[in-house]
Amino acid sequence: MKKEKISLAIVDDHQIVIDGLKSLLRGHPHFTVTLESNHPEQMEELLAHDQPDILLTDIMMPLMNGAELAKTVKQRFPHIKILALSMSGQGDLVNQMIDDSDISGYVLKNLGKEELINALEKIADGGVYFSREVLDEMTKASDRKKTADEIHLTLREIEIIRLIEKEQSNKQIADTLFISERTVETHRKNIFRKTKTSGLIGLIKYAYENRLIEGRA
Amino acid sequence: MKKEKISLAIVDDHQIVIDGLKSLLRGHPHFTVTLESNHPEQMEELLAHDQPDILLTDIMMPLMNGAELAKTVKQRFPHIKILALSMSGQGDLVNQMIDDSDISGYVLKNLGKEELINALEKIADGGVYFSREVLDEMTKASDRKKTADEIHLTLREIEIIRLIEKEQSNKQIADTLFISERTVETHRKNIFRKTKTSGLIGLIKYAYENRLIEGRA
DNA sequence: TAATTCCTCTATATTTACAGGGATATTTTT
DNA sequence: AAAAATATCCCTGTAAATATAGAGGAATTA
Repeated sequence: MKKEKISLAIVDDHQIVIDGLKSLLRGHPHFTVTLESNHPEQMEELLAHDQPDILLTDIMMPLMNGAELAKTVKQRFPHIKILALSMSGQGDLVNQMIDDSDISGYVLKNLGKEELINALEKIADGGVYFSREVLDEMTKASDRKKTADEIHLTLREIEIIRLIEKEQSNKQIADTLFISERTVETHRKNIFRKTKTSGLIGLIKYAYENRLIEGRA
Repeated sequence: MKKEKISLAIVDDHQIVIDGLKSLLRGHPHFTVTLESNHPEQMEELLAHDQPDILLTDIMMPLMNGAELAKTVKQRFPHIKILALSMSGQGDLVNQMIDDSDISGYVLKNLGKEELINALEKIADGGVYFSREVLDEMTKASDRKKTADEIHLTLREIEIIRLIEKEQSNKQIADTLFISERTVETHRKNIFRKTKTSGLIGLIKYAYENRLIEGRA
């Protein structure tokens, strides 16, 4: 632990959360909040002038999400450690951020003072901190990914699933992709086989559940 | 405006938000936070001993949501004014809470200090406060409801939609409901006409969006 | 009672989806 | 270079869905 205070930057579109975090950290001898913003883009600019030790960033934000911010920040300022804050803690997103942005930690917003301090101290020391719930979600997500990998839907097949979801008929899909209707049928057949679904509805549900389609659940 | 301080109770499963709100109110001469809890059920108990002037409650909480809390609180302690706090501000939910619980206001969590103080002062004076975004959502929601009312899906039709969603064919549905396959086809036809959808996928999406089916979005 | 809605049923024709089989060229991986 | 994966195409069927154009009885409501 260094003698100097550890400087923090906070990004969250909800000012309340920033105030809450500052309130949790108020009076603590090790930490000081030097930068804060409600807008990820603005924080990027602020970081050009002054770099904190740790960046705390929300994940779900309008315009630019926390994952994107983390990625660009890590590229431009690799020495800044990143702690992600989220409401839900979706496992796949966490894994993605670890890969893309080398984040140092991920906590949920229902954390208490002790956990926050604990996480920040570990990260400041060069360690990592992922909250219990997030770790659980991560294992679940990697399980899902494993079975998803075994299924091997090709890009073309996913493309076709998306068109099916857009209510296109086989003929329309064929026209859209400039391929024969027979080919579309073959892809469809393979999709049903791989996903172990039969019928449009089952397929659509599968697609939503496995996040092949942007939007819903 | 009264001389005495206006007492507030805060319920939110995220401690950070509570701290943030307290931080926003810190040092303000009119308001004081007398109760706080991360659990709606616990707040109900606390209210039995000490009733604040205004209850600030989150909407999206595990176990018991804010709408339920508001309802029971309003029944047992009608003099407590309620200000709902939410991330998103779904219009239909707001309307429902106004009807069920006679809430005095509804604001989003991305509100600033001024708006919060403003809302609380209006409510303390017996007025109401709904933030701009929430009002917009409310009008949208009532529009949706109006068109939804004009659509008039019959119980039988909804029943059939649910069976369709369970991946039953017309024949299976006919067997399940002890009616002719032709009848099922007629219902289907009427359903497509009423919902202005064509094709299974559009129908399923419609059903999810209009909450005809338990579960998803 | 009259009007309306709801549920039921009929019939025909056309289109689309689904299942099974097989085939070929290209790229990627090993 | 051989093996595997991918994308493309074709054929033959059956099953199912969709469009079209009705009609009658029961229950509810005005």
